[in-house]
Amino acid sequence: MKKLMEQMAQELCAAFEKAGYDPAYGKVTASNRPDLCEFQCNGAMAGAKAYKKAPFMIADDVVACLGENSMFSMTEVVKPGFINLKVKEELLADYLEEMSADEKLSVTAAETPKTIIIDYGGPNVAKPLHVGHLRSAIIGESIKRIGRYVGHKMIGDVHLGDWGLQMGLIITELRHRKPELVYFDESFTGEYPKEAPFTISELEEIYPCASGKSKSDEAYRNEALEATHLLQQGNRGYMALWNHIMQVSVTDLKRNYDNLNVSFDLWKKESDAQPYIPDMVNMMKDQGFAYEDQGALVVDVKEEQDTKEIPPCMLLKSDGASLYTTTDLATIVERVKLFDPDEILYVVDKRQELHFIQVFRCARKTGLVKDDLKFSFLGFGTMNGKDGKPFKTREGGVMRLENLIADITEEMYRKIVENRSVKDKDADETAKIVGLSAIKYGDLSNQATKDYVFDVDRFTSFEGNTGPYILYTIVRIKSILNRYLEEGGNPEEGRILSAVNGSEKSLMLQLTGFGATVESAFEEKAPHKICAYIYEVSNAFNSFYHETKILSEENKEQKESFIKLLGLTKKVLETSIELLGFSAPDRM
RNA sequence: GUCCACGUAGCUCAGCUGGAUAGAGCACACGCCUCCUAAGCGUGGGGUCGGAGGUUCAAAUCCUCUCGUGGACGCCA
Repeated sequence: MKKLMEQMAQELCAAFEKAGYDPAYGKVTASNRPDLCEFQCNGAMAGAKAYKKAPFMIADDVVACLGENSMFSMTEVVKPGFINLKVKEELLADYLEEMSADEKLSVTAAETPKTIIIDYGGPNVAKPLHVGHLRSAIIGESIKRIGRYVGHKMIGDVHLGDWGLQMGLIITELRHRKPELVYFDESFTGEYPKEAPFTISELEEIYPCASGKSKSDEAYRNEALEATHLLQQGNRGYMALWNHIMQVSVTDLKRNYDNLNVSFDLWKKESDAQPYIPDMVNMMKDQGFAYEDQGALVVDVKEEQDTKEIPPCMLLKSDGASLYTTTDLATIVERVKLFDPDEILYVVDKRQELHFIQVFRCARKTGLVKDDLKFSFLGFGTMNGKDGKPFKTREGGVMRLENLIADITEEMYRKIVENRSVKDKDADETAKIVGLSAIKYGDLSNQATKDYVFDVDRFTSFEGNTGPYILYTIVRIKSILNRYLEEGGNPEEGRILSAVNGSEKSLMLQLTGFGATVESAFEEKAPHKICAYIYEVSNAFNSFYHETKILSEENKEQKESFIKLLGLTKKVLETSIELLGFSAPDRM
């Protein structure tokens, strides 16, 4: 369906043209002066220079050409050259009626659906998820959902880190602790045990231990580097160990991501790219892209217009082992082969930007991808504590994601129990749902690219621009709708009528913005726009709620109209939080 | 050192493809439950948009310089 703002723009464009001006000036936006108008067009001012005419004269011409039968109940030219507009009441009501019936709530599906691979999550196996993994998961999941909603084929890939030095470190540490394991016996040719020689908690303890040792002990580090290389070469025993690590670790990761309401279509990993590496490297050598420099194999990626030195892209270390860059490039080869994507989007820490510039340039230069494949990099900022420094536990260590979620859920549970008479068995489940909304909304309501302060007290405080506030609004609506059902009403009956008061009018106007908000949130990869939008919708709804008696309304048609408007508001809010990656309870 | 990002109310953040009086929340002060969830609503105080120039009819928004903060800069990922 055509959005209200587009319909209005269409009329304005026609009027501009009729008056002898470029129709491109007919763009209509929501008003920034709600006291004066509902919508506005600033095209007359933009065109003043081109036509060497005072803006208000152009505006006057345009308004004159709008004619009597326009969509507007008011058209007014103000001061320098604003065209202020108000929509006809019935038109607004009819539009919302149409929107209620529209499955996509006025969002226009992309004309040419694209296949977009979105690389997010990015945990390393054998390491517990910590707060550093939170943003990638939350933001990536949201963008994936938004993309799907606007009609694209979004393929989410967790892209596990399973092929770097951390694996060598774990293997080395295991070797030191249990040298008797068959995996370290070079002469062993039989079947390796099915059972892993460690549990997830042991695994989680081994890595930091090994990592610590490698920093102070050079011999140990060299051993780990060697183990990494051997693994990459396919050493039998090490591969068997790697299999165990993967199994134990992935099970645990899935459980954690489930708790976050985050899911992936693909559980690919760096090692999956391994088979593509030799051919890729050979191709780059044969075609003269790759050359040896200081013992390493590199590809130059600097360009003339660079304002800074872009170091070459390193394919192989001097010891022959592959790197992050290598697997990322080979992963691109694999993705092109398996999915032929139009776009690959990386949702990773912004500090990795240079790395991705190198990878993207290298992939293009060496012809790994077709020219029209788009590489996108969404680099997110750091999650800081209240002190403005990277988020830590009270003891100063890295906060595990599980613990963070548990802390928030616990705090939420406490508040729910003290606030309201929700039955105990519900309170537990509700605390989880509301807690997740607090975490996700707290993150997503900030611009992804900026650092942000994760303030537990603020996020769990339920007041203001928070997830719980949005959920509370939805719960209120659900509660009214339930009562309406109980008294025998049918929420599908009736039509949305013109607004009866100012707050209903502003709610109606707010609702018309849903489609444009979602579309621009996708275009700009900016979930925070959806947060800002639903916060405004919630405010508008709560004002309306206070001013208007809904269930005690005596006029049947008017009551049905209110109920339908509530239904639409609920749909808009629920769809929005679904796009953000969380949901609302029935009560709270 | 070079390059990049950011700097908006006491605090946390929107607004930035230039447009009317720079918006929210928290905190602070006050008012509103015989009525659909008061986890709510309403009212109020609080800003030289880091600073200085420039472009423009119009700059928080674009350009230059400057100060401050954070980050990246070949064998980690």
